[in-house]
Amino acid sequence: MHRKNLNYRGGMNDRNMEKAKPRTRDSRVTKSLILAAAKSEFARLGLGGARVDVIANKACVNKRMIYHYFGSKEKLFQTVLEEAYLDIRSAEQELALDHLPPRDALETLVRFTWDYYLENPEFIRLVNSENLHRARHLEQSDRIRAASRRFVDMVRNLLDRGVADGVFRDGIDPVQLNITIAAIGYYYLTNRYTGAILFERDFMDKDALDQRLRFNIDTVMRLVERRPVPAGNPDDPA
Amino acid sequence: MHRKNLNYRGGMNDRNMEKAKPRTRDSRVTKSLILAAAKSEFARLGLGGARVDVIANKACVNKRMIYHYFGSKEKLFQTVLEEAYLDIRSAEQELALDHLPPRDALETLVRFTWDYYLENPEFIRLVNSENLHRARHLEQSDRIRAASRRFVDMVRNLLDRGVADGVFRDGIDPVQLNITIAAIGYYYLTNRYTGAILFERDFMDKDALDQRLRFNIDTVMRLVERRPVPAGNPDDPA
Amino acid sequence: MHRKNLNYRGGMNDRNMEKAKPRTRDSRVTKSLILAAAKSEFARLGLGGARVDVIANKACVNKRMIYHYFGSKEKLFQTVLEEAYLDIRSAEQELALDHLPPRDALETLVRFTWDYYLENPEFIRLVNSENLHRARHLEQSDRIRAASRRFVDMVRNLLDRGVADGVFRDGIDPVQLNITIAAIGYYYLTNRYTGAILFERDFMDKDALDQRLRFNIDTVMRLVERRPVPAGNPDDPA
Amino acid sequence: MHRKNLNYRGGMNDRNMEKAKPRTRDSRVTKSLILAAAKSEFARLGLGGARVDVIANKACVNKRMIYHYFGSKEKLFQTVLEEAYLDIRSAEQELALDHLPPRDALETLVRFTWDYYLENPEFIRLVNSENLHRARHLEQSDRIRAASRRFVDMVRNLLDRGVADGVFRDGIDPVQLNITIAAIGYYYLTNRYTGAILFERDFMDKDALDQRLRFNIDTVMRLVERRPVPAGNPDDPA
DNA sequence: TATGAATGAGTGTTCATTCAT
DNA sequence: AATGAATGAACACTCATTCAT
Repeated sequence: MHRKNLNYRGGMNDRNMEKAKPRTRDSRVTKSLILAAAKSEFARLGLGGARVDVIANKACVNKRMIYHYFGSKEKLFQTVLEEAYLDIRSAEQELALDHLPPRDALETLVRFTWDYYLENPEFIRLVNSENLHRARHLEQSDRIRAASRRFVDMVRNLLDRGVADGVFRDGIDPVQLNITIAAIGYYYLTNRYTGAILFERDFMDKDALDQRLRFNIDTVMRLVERRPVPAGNPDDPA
Repeated sequence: MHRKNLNYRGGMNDRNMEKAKPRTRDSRVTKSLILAAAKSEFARLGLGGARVDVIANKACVNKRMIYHYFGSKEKLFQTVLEEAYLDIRSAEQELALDHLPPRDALETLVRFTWDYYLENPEFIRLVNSENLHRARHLEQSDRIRAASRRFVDMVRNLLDRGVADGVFRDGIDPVQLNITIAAIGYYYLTNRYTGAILFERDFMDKDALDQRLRFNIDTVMRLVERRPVPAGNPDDPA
Repeated sequence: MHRKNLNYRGGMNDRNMEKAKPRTRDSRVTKSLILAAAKSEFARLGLGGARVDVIANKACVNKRMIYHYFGSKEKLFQTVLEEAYLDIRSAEQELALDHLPPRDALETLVRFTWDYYLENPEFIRLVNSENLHRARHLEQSDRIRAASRRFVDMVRNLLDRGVADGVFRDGIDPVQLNITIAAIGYYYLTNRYTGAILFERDFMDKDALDQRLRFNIDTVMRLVERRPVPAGNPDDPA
Repeated sequence: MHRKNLNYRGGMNDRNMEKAKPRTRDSRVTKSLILAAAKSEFARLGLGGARVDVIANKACVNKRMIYHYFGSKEKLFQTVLEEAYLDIRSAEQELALDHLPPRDALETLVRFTWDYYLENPEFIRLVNSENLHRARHLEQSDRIRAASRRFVDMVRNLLDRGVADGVFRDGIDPVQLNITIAAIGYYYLTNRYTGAILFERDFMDKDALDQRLRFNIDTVMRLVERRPVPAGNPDDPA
């Protein structure tokens, strides 16, 4: 009745102003309108915080449609999450890391991960929410599992090639590496709010972002590269 | 005034036995009971998801007491969060890193961070929640800022000593290092739910935990240590 | 003061048969049912004393509908109040005082005001409540201001005509007159409870009411009429 | 997460700083402190709106004392109200109207009533509240009844003397006159908030107040004075 | 006499979801 | 396919009042 955001409407509804009757009648459009609005709201406020009414309003559809197409708020969240994961996995595949030299491929992956998080802030917020809910929704999706398997294989292959080329050291677990690559970008971004207070700096400043990316690339390259063991190296049992 | 007797509850009624009323009448105890229950609930379900009634019940206090002592759910959350941060900062100080050789000190810090996260799972969940809320609550606390400054100084000092000893390379930003140390542990643990699905392994398995800690120590040590620059190193401008 | 009426169900209805759900599904009907119930409850108990639950029950609608249509208890009160004022202002216009001789018109107005207060006891109670709240709700309504202006004009015109006819004395402020006409009726009725105790008589007795109306008409006619100034008249400076 | 508490007092309960410990230990002082605070709060917010905590705080006494001395919020209200009525009745007696000529005495009474309302704004607000509650509290007080009887007698005597002196007309009911004298002042003041909006003027402006007092004196004097009946007088049956 | 701690029953308000068309 | 109306079960928060000392 009140408080609705006045300038929402945005997006692709250049049809009839005043919300009018000739609704889309195109179920595909309706569904994707809902998904876009839901992604934005779930990212902003989490599963519990997002409001079905607000999502319907932002999507310019009747609230009932959400239930028609998705069954429940929770199933809608699940769908949003699945799409978000499929998107990043698909983008990773497009990197075609197999066609790059190992070191370049690895740096490309670190850069891509960082850039993707930066450009798709909803993604990390959705993942955060999902982990607060102990991945209860992701569990259902087999498509995600398959896509992830392909992704791990890609990194494993990259590492193997690097070892064969003599530039990477042996024995690195591709899953641990993946986790670390994600962690050093993801944590910086999700925890930038508390970080700003704790470390008294602006995490989103252009220079700060550049500096962090360089630091992360450095961290990962040093982690994998094969090199003369210096005296007192922790790898050295002596 | 009358009608009371219909559902009389006074004195020593035989029900609600199980709620184990301590009826403390000691405000210090009451406050800390509330804080403990709140910490657990906020960690479990986040600020929005936690229920004031449940907190009161778990603390065995009347709900009204929460408002008496903390003013609102949100201020209660803020207090819980502040205490949680002060706890970890205080534990870090007790490590007395200044009395250890730099490399030992750094490894100790990585281990401690990991162990603390593992043993205080509420901490990372609280921090996660707070970041979902853009650190709106932490912002108020000056005690946190002061404690954090001391912490950063400690790490800076550690790095400086390492450089002086010739074991660490120069120019490492203690804040970036701190973030990375936190990230590689924190992310592994908070995202273990989605991780379990994506990577199809049990993140909390004893061996998995040990392996991750070793991996993290390795990552950090390689990141800071001074060593001969191998050919093709990205640091090398040539 | 609180918790008193547990099973209160509104007015003097004999419990209106288990809530008799009309399930109107007609928003206009629903809204006016809510307004009617709210008017009655706000009049009975004031803004603070009225209970949203009771209003919903009396209106046979779900409590949620009140928030759907009116936003908040306070906005509902505001709407009720606005409607009440518009009602009396509209009834006054229907008196068509301009078509009556001035003295008749004035007496008609006094009678009407009295009768309206008597027949619409909610009105004066609502106005009383609103004044307890310093007219914070009425302030918003421009429709009320416009209607009031028309009303004052009507009385001013009436006085002017009386002066022109030589029956009313000159210089009477129509606003002061209005206030007095309202006051002598309104005060008698709103303060009849304390009055009954102070003056030990039944203010609502048929004869008492008639007597008061006559007294009020007399007061107003004497106040306005032009007449030979008797010796020692206060108007007389001597 | 909504509805911020209005009387929140900041931090944890480190209040009662300035509230000092050397409590009075003088029951008379304590009681009158409570009464003064209660009068102010009940006048401001009504019986339902006033808060026992706030009253205790304003009185600088422990909340428990209110119950100790007055039994309940409602009985406290009753006491406040009774005192307020006794105060005005006692002030009226001090006017010694019996020693003034009838016309002067009447004008004095009108002036006094007006001034008293103006200088004791709590009085009219308390009376208003009590009438919202149908005088349920005043009912108990016999002292009020006695004082009122004396007051009515005073006015009756005044009228009788005026009739005897030939300056007042016969047959005026002292109670009706009292009600009117009160009404034209009281209504103006209690309804000044809605009045300000309806009539678009500042009711509390110095000039407006003076003008109203003159208007009221005029109204009352014209109402009572004996004078030649003009043609067409409504009293005239012809 | 005086007090801080504690409480039960409510208050306004919200929300995901279903009904009737 | 689409919609406006309607709902029940919470939820955060409040308040007059009593307990224990």
